[in-house]
Amino acid sequence: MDINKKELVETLTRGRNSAKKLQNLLIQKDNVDNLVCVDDLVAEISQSFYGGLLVLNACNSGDQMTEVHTGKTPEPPASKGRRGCYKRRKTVDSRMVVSETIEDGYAWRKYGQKEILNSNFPRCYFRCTHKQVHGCKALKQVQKLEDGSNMFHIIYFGHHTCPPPNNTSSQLACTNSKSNHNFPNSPSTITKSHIDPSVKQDDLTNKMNFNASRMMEV
DNA sequence: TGGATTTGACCCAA
DNA sequence: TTGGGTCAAATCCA
Repeated sequence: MDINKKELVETLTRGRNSAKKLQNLLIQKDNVDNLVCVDDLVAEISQSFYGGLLVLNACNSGDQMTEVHTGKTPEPPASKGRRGCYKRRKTVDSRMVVSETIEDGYAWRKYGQKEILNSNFPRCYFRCTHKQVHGCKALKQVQKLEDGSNMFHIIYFGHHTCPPPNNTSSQLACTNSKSNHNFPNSPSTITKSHIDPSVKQDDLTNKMNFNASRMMEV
Protein backbone atom coordinates (compact mmCIF):
# COMPACT_ATOMS: atom_id res chain seq x y z
CA MET A 1 0.00 0.00 0.00
CA ASP A 2 2.89 2.31 0.76
CA ILE A 3 4.30 1.68 -2.68
CA ASN A 4 0.98 2.52 -4.29
CA LYS A 5 0.76 5.66 -2.30
CA LYS A 6 4.25 6.57 -3.31
CA GLU A 7 3.42 5.99 -6.94
CA LEU A 8 0.29 8.07 -6.56
CA VAL A 9 2.25 10.88 -5.05
CA GLU A 10 4.76 10.71 -7.88
CA THR A 11 2.00 10.69 -10.45
CA LEU A 12 0.27 13.64 -8.91
CA THR A 13 3.55 15.45 -8.69
CA ARG A 14 4.19 14.89 -12.39
CA GLY A 15 0.68 16.06 -13.17
CA ARG A 16 1.11 19.18 -11.16
CA ASN A 17 4.44 19.95 -12.77
CA SER A 18 2.97 19.34 -16.21
CA ALA A 19 0.09 21.65 -15.49
CA LYS A 20 2.50 24.31 -14.40
CA LYS A 21 4.59 23.90 -17.54
CA LEU A 22 1.47 24.10 -19.67
CA GLN A 23 0.41 27.19 -17.82
CA ASN A 24 3.77 28.81 -18.50
CA LEU A 25 3.52 27.93 -22.18
CA LEU A 26 0.04 29.38 -22.39
CA ILE A 27 1.17 32.60 -20.81
CA GLN A 28 3.74 33.00 -23.55
CA LYS A 29 1.11 32.62 -26.25
CA ASP A 30 -0.40 35.67 -27.84
CA ASN A 31 -3.77 34.08 -28.31
CA VAL A 32 -5.65 35.84 -25.56
CA ASP A 33 -9.16 34.68 -26.48
CA ASN A 34 -8.97 31.21 -25.08
CA LEU A 35 -6.14 31.94 -22.78
CA VAL A 36 -8.24 33.03 -19.84
CA CYS A 37 -10.44 29.94 -19.68
CA VAL A 38 -7.63 27.53 -20.38
CA ASP A 39 -5.40 29.27 -17.95
CA ASP A 40 -8.02 29.11 -15.25
CA LEU A 41 -8.56 25.46 -15.97
CA VAL A 42 -4.89 24.67 -15.77
CA ALA A 43 -4.59 26.60 -12.57
CA GLU A 44 -7.47 24.63 -11.16
CA ILE A 45 -5.86 21.36 -12.18
CA SER A 46 -2.63 22.40 -10.60
CA GLN A 47 -4.37 23.36 -7.40
CA SER A 48 -6.28 20.11 -7.31
CA PHE A 49 -3.10 18.12 -7.70
CA TYR A 50 -1.53 20.16 -4.99
CA GLY A 51 -4.40 19.62 -2.61
CA GLY A 52 -4.40 15.92 -3.33
CA LEU A 53 -0.74 15.71 -2.58
CA LEU A 54 -1.22 17.45 0.70
CA VAL A 55 -4.00 15.08 1.68
CA LEU A 56 -1.92 12.08 0.69
CA ASN A 57 0.97 13.34 2.70
CA ALA A 58 -1.37 13.70 5.65
CA CYS A 59 -2.39 10.05 5.26
CA ASN A 60 1.19 8.93 4.95
CA SER A 61 2.12 10.61 8.17
CA GLY A 62 -0.29 8.41 10.07
CA ASP A 63 -1.40 11.45 11.98
CA GLN A 64 -4.23 13.86 11.60
CA MET A 65 -1.85 16.45 10.39
CA THR A 66 1.28 16.46 8.34
CA GLU A 67 4.08 18.91 8.32
CA VAL A 68 6.28 19.96 5.48
CA HIS A 69 9.34 21.77 6.59
CA THR A 70 10.71 24.24 4.14
CA GLY A 71 14.08 24.19 5.80
CA LYS A 72 14.63 27.85 5.21
CA THR A 73 16.13 30.09 7.79
CA PRO A 74 14.23 32.67 9.78
CA GLU A 75 14.17 36.28 8.73
CA PRO A 76 14.55 39.26 11.01
CA PRO A 77 11.23 40.68 12.20
CA ALA A 78 9.63 43.32 10.09
CA SER A 79 9.92 46.88 11.12
CA LYS A 80 6.61 48.35 12.24
CA GLY A 81 7.07 52.07 12.15
CA ARG A 82 3.62 52.97 10.93
CA ARG A 83 0.49 51.40 9.59
CA GLY A 84 1.17 49.05 6.77
CA CYS A 85 4.90 49.60 6.94
CA TYR A 86 6.45 46.16 7.05
CA LYS A 87 8.76 43.77 5.30
CA ARG A 88 6.84 41.10 3.49
CA ARG A 89 7.43 37.79 5.10
CA LYS A 90 8.56 35.10 2.73
CA THR A 91 8.26 31.36 3.28
CA VAL A 92 10.81 31.38 6.04
CA ASP A 93 10.92 28.88 8.84
CA SER A 94 7.52 27.67 7.84
CA ARG A 95 5.65 24.43 8.35
CA MET A 96 2.85 23.45 6.04
CA VAL A 97 0.03 21.44 7.55
CA VAL A 98 -3.12 19.91 6.15
CA SER A 99 -5.73 19.09 8.74
CA GLU A 100 -9.43 18.57 9.17
CA THR A 101 -9.33 21.07 11.96
CA ILE A 102 -7.50 24.33 12.29
CA GLU A 103 -7.13 24.00 16.01
CA ASP A 104 -3.81 23.03 17.52
CA GLY A 105 -4.25 23.90 21.16
CA TYR A 106 -2.40 27.19 20.99
CA ALA A 107 -4.13 30.47 21.45
CA TRP A 108 -4.32 32.43 18.24
CA ARG A 109 -5.56 35.89 17.58
CA LYS A 110 -6.88 36.74 14.17
CA TYR A 111 -5.41 39.89 12.70
CA GLY A 112 -6.52 39.76 9.11
CA GLN A 113 -8.41 38.07 6.35
CA LYS A 114 -7.96 38.34 2.61
CA GLU A 115 -9.74 37.16 -0.46
CA ILE A 116 -7.20 35.26 -2.51
CA LEU A 117 -7.16 35.41 -6.26
CA ASN A 118 -8.48 32.26 -7.97
CA SER A 119 -9.54 30.91 -4.64
CA ASN A 120 -13.06 30.39 -3.41
CA PHE A 121 -12.10 30.70 0.20
CA PRO A 122 -10.48 33.57 2.07
CA ARG A 123 -7.15 33.22 3.79
CA CYS A 124 -7.13 34.07 7.46
CA TYR A 125 -4.13 35.38 9.32
CA PHE A 126 -3.45 34.60 12.95
CA ARG A 127 -0.74 35.51 15.41
CA CYS A 128 -0.07 34.08 18.81
CA THR A 129 -2.24 35.61 21.51
CA HIS A 130 0.82 35.80 23.75
CA LYS A 131 2.73 38.03 21.39
CA GLN A 132 2.43 40.93 23.81
CA VAL A 133 3.21 38.93 26.94
CA HIS A 134 5.88 36.50 25.79
CA GLY A 135 6.90 38.16 22.58
CA CYS A 136 5.83 35.03 20.78
CA LYS A 137 6.35 35.52 17.05
CA ALA A 138 4.43 32.49 15.87
CA LEU A 139 2.14 33.19 12.93
CA LYS A 140 -0.40 31.06 11.21
CA GLN A 141 -2.23 31.19 7.90
CA VAL A 142 -5.38 29.18 7.36
CA GLN A 143 -7.10 28.53 4.07
CA LYS A 144 -9.59 25.88 3.13
CA LEU A 145 -8.55 23.45 0.42
CA GLU A 146 -10.52 23.73 -2.78
CA ASP A 147 -10.53 20.05 -3.60
CA GLY A 148 -13.77 19.45 -1.72
CA SER A 149 -12.02 17.48 0.99
CA ASN A 150 -13.16 19.93 3.69
CA MET A 151 -9.61 20.09 4.92
CA PHE A 152 -7.55 23.11 5.71
CA HIS A 153 -4.20 24.22 4.45
CA ILE A 154 -2.37 25.68 7.41
CA ILE A 155 1.01 27.34 7.31
CA TYR A 156 2.87 28.10 10.49
CA PHE A 157 5.59 30.74 10.55
CA GLY A 158 8.12 30.90 13.32
CA HIS A 159 7.97 29.08 16.61
CA HIS A 160 6.12 29.61 19.84
CA THR A 161 8.19 31.20 22.55
CA CYS A 162 5.21 31.17 24.85
CA PRO A 163 4.42 28.21 27.12
CA PRO A 164 2.90 25.32 25.17
CA PRO A 165 -0.60 24.05 25.89
CA ASN A 166 -0.82 21.79 28.92
CA ASN A 167 -2.21 18.64 27.34
CA THR A 168 -4.59 17.38 24.73
CA SER A 169 -7.66 17.30 26.91
CA SER A 170 -7.11 20.80 28.13
CA GLN A 171 -6.52 21.86 24.57
CA LEU A 172 -9.92 20.61 23.63
CA ALA A 173 -11.48 22.17 26.64
CA CYS A 174 -10.05 25.58 26.13
CA THR A 175 -10.00 25.51 22.38
CA ASN A 176 -13.67 26.07 22.05
CA SER A 177 -14.19 29.05 24.21
CA LYS A 178 -12.29 32.25 24.04
CA SER A 179 -13.71 33.21 27.41
CA ASN A 180 -12.40 30.15 29.22
CA HIS A 181 -9.98 31.61 31.70
CA ASN A 182 -9.16 28.31 33.38
CA PHE A 183 -6.37 27.79 30.88
CA PRO A 184 -4.11 30.77 30.94
CA ASN A 185 -1.95 29.25 28.26
CA SER A 186 -4.80 29.25 25.82
CA PRO A 187 -7.17 32.10 26.53
CA SER A 188 -8.48 31.88 23.04
CA THR A 189 -8.06 29.70 20.07
CA ILE A 190 -9.41 29.65 16.59
CA THR A 191 -13.07 28.94 16.27
CA LYS A 192 -15.51 28.88 13.42
CA SER A 193 -16.49 32.43 14.19
CA HIS A 194 -12.99 33.57 13.37
CA ILE A 195 -13.56 32.77 9.76
CA ASP A 196 -17.31 32.64 9.44
CA PRO A 197 -18.80 35.91 10.68
CA SER A 198 -22.28 34.40 10.63
CA VAL A 199 -21.43 32.32 13.67
CA LYS A 200 -22.21 34.19 16.84
CA GLN A 201 -20.15 34.10 19.95
CA ASP A 202 -23.04 32.75 22.02
CA ASP A 203 -22.75 29.51 20.12
CA LEU A 204 -19.70 28.52 22.07
CA THR A 205 -21.18 25.29 23.30
CA ASN A 206 -21.49 24.02 19.78
CA LYS A 207 -17.86 24.75 19.22
CA MET A 208 -16.93 21.88 21.47
CA ASN A 209 -17.69 19.52 18.66
CA PHE A 210 -17.25 22.05 15.99
CA ASN A 211 -16.61 20.57 12.60
CA ALA A 212 -13.97 22.56 10.84
CA SER A 213 -15.13 21.26 7.51
CA ARG A 214 -17.95 23.74 7.47
CA MET A 215 -15.71 26.65 8.04
CA MET A 216 -15.13 29.22 5.35
CA GLU A 217 -18.21 28.04 3.53
CA VAL A 218 -20.23 31.01 2.35
C1' DT B 1 -14.26 47.85 30.49
C1' DG B 2 -10.85 45.21 28.40
C1' DG B 3 -9.79 41.80 25.14
C1' DA B 4 -10.95 39.79 20.63
C1' DT B 5 -12.72 40.28 15.94
C1' DT B 6 -13.84 42.74 11.69
C1' DT B 7 -12.55 45.26 7.86
C1' DG B 8 -10.85 48.99 5.06
C1' DA B 9 -6.49 51.12 4.23
C1' DC B 10 -1.76 50.95 3.50
C1' DC B 11 2.62 49.22 1.75
C1' DC B 12 5.82 45.93 -0.39
C1' DA B 13 7.33 42.46 -3.59
C1' DA B 14 6.73 40.27 -7.87
C1' DT C 1 0.24 47.45 -11.59
C1' DT C 2 -1.61 44.28 -8.56
C1' DG C 3 -1.99 40.54 -5.18
C1' DG C 4 -0.88 39.53 -0.67
C1' DG C 5 0.46 40.61 4.24
C1' DT C 6 -0.17 43.72 7.98
C1' DC C 7 -1.95 47.59 10.62
C1' DA C 8 -5.22 49.84 13.36
C1' DA C 9 -9.74 52.07 14.13
C1' DA C 10 -14.28 50.56 14.80
C1' DT C 11 -17.08 47.26 16.67
C1' DC C 12 -18.50 43.33 19.34
C1' DC C 13 -18.97 40.64 23.46
C1' DA C 14 -18.57 38.67 28.09
